[in-house]
Amino acid sequence: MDDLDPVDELLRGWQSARPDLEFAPMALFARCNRFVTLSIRQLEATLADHGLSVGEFDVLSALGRSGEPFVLRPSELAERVMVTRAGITSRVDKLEENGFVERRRDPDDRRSEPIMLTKAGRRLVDGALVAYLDNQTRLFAGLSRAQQRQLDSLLRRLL
Amino acid sequence: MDDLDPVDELLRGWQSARPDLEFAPMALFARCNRFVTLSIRQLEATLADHGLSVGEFDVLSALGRSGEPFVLRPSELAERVMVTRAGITSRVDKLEENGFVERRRDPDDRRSEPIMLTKAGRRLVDGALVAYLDNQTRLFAGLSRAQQRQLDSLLRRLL
DNA sequence: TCCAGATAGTTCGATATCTAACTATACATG
DNA sequence: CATGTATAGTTAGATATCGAACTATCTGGA
Repeated sequence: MDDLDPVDELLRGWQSARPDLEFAPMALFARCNRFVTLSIRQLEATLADHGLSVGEFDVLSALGRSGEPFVLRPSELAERVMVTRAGITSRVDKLEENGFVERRRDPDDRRSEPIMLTKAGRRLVDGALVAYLDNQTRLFAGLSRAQQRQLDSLLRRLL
Repeated sequence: MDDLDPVDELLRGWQSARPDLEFAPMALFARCNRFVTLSIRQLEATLADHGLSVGEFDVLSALGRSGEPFVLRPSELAERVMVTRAGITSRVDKLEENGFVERRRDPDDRRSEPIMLTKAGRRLVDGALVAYLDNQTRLFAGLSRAQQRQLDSLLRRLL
């Protein structure tokens, strides 16, 4: 019963330091944050087995789920991956060097440089994808299907 | 009904690209991640009004809730803030330059350099704290008290 | 007492990302 | 149709953080 996790300690600390304020929402967010941060660390380890960082996987994954012909513009990638365009430039630089994507040309707009997933890139995401999904499934293994749906609906409301 | 948010699009994309796999947990995590990422961006803006980054606030906040005498060792800070000790060194360097914390000496262990919150530091966290809490409260404003507790209990189970 | 290994913290080099400035191209309006 | 403005992407410089190596100090046996 006195099984206080780090977030409970945070809460307890503040409550006794500032009993005049309400810290429940802060603790709730801390828990979200903690869950995501720890999960990402696991994910990093999982993807490292496939020679990928989370950032690289995110890009390849966005391309992979875009369907034939597996092409997206940098600005589309930036939006989907929640990173600035400059960030996409550097991720794509590296992925291109390694042969996982190619910069193409858009005949209709010469400013644009659509990014295409190569065969090698496709193989790589496909391989990493299964490990990634396994990992995500494990993350939520402590929750029943119903609870997972509940969590999803709460988050959907928040966003 | 066809009100698909970015995570729904992610889900739909993968489901049609790989109908043989189960993507629900991946989408659920994506929602968590998205919520936290967007929230942190808001928080950055809120804290910037007080001249603080989230990282700096995290350190000051850990000290602030530790109660009298507002002292923690770098390794304790590192654990609570979920950053490496090297990261703490550099945050503390900056906070010390600005006069918000002081490095003390531990008479019982000369390896240790306890970090103490100064008066100015205390004033700063106290000021930023209210804005921070308001922000956190707003984040969850879309949920009833009961739903917030529900979310908390689900997350607690995950951690 | 002395030394081998553990521990506290910092330094260093590498990496990822951001913002702002820049280049090239497209478009819309007078 | 000329030109001013918007847009696509890259580059450059700054910052934050990490891991690994390093320094100083402590501690538990032989």
